[in-house]
Amino acid sequence: MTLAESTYHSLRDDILRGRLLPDQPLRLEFLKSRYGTSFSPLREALNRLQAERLVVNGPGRGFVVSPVSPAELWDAMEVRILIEAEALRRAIARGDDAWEAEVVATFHALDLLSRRLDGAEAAADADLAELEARHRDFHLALLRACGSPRLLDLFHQLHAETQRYRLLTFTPARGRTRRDVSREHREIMHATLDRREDEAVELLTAHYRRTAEAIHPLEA
Amino acid sequence: MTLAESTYHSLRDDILRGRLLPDQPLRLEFLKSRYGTSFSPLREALNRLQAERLVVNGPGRGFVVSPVSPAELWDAMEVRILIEAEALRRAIARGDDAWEAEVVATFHALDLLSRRLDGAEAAADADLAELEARHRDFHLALLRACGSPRLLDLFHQLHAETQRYRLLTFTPARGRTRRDVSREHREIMHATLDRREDEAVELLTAHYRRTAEAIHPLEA
DNA sequence: AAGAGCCTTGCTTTCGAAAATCCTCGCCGA
DNA sequence: TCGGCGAGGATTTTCGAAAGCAAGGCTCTT
Repeated sequence: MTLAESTYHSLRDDILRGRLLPDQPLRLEFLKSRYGTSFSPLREALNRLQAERLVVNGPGRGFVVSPVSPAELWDAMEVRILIEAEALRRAIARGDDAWEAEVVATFHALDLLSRRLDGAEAAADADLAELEARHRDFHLALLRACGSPRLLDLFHQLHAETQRYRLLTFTPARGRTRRDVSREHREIMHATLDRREDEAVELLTAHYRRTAEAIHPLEA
Repeated sequence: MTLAESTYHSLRDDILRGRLLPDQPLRLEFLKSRYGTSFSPLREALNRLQAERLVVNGPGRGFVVSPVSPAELWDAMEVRILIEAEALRRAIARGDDAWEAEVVATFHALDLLSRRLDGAEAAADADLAELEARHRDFHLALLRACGSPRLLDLFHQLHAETQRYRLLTFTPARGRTRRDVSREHREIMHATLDRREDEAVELLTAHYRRTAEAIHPLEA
């Protein structure tokens, strides 16, 4: 892997996980010492991140971690719903046996870890990261048979953006009725495998809207 | 404007207009002499273009102008329809007087030039470029009131990708029944301004599907 | 004659210094 | 006191050289 690539991944991870905060200026010297690389790979990484809307650069002002706002979150989430609803419909129409198998497999892997962590009181950072990965893999598996590389690309893109909000706000369901996310996933999976298209899309949409609402408190 | 930016625009324009052909390798030395810049700005430009899917780079093997294929075109076009249909619905729901005025204005500008060039036998290159610009501005105006920055971003993105196909194939309606594009635009505009949402979306969809069909011959 | 390994070659990727740019802050004049 | 105008400093942007890599050809061995 080239240096530029690995720097890109490190930087992206740091932004997504909130180790670099929104609006934080990304001075080249700072990044240089932080990641132990030179200007060129950094520049390349920052450019790629800019294309993903994770950093912005005002002209002449250098790069800055993208700001967050409720409006941005809702925009991203609604577009995400648009994209995933379409992709899910197509996957349901075209998915074969291998696709069904992958959906079941990724759901199971997610469910397993989810229950295990629910049992323990405090989860390690690495476990949470793994949970995030399995969550993403499940949602990706649902859509994978859609047949459109572009829709899958947009899934990755929007997933990253919304994940940043999720990891940033970190509101562990205080007060409000605790969601049974596992059950939501299971229902989506069943509707999908039974090819109940409209119902599956509705469940998926509700799933994401609820996620956005759970995050919303960040405007406080 | 920085050197990287202007190099980016030149390169993008050359790819969109077909002065750099699909699958053509983009050797750094070649680009260096062509645009009179050094490695760094080139690298930056190529990275941005890669994010827009206009160039690809196999690992280690340098950059290449993105290949074209009927499948790619259809994928891009169907996603484009998805995005623009949603944006148009939102614009129709939210658009104000200023929006309507812009729609009318951009349509008029497009129609004017379109008729003028239809009269003349052969159009200059600059005229065709201006026509493309006004065409884009009209479609953009339709959507502008949608309220979602992301949707508008995706419009720009997908517009560029599909435009490349349009300019690349260059099949001036030989044989097949000539389209009355101006009329299609007018009908879309009227349905939109009258807030006939479903009809407007249908017309827009048909407009794009017809465009894709007109381009399709590139698989020959 | 076929296969394996080494070298050459062309290109990319990385580097750190030099040039350009932009922002800040202090000074001057109104 | 306020606004405009540089000078200085910090930061980005650009450059060309050097290092790194991968592919293809060549030779040497079997």
